Amino acid sequence: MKINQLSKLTNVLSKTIRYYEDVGLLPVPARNSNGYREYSSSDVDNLIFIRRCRELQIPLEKIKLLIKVQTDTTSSCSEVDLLIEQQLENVRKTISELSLLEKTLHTLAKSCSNDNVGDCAILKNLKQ
Amino acid sequence: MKINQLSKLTNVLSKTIRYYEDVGLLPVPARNSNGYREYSSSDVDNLIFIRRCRELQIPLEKIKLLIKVQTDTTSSCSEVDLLIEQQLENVRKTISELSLLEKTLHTLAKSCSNDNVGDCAILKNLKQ
DNA sequence: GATAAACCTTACTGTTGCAGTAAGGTCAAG
DNA sequence: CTTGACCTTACTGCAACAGTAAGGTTTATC
Repeated sequence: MKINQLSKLTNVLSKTIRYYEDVGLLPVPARNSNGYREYSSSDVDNLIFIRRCRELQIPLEKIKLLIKVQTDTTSSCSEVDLLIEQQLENVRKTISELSLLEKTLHTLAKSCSNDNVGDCAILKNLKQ
Repeated sequence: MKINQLSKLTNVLSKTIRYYEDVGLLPVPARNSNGYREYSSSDVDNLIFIRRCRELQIPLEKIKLLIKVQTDTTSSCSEVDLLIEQQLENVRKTISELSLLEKTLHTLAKSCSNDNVGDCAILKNLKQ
């Protein structure tokens, strides 16, 4: 199939597919006589896997690792485990940082009831 | 004062101070005879204001707006209000998205108890 | 007076994961 | 025969800096 059909099947833009090829995330596809990329059903599987990982905000370099692990039969499941665990930690850390931020912003937003910038409590608070 | 002292007083790297100047966030400073930037106490105030805003993850372009509003006496406090409110909304939205992500990752992390990659439930789940 | 260290300068590249745009080749339908 | 939908490569832009190169200045030390 051609790139546009792969794109529709996987819900990944053609542009992004080419980018994934560039950075070595997708195998270099065959080309047919006119130079167009020719994909197979295994590419569909690969791309869906990558998309699922991206939905979990796993960075491309780590996805590369996950793909590599699958072809290497000697590698253990604990590598995958660890990677997901780290990603979970990242997300949790970000959430807790953003929660603090939310509190600060909420307090800030409530602080102002004026009309003129000169007395704006928000601006005053931002100056510490 | 020179850039390094400003940096220490505000806890903003010299490099970042020059960058802020480049993008028009900080006024172009005077230069002394050897070409070094010469800063005053008002620059300290400006930079602290900017740093506070950045801690709240307010993007540089919006900080520019906040600075502009303060010099313009005709502008009203509601502009500041709105901007902070929007930022609060952004943060809340991000938090809720990440919370969903966290759930998915947590479920995923618990799903695997194997030892070999071939049977790894995490990888299977990632393939949908 | 030489030299080293701690500073200052500009300018260019790299980061992440794409999106936008230009400039062109190919192919099927009307 | 032309129009439109597709395909190609290659380059630039985004946000907010960090890293590095290559050099000038100042201050302290030997």
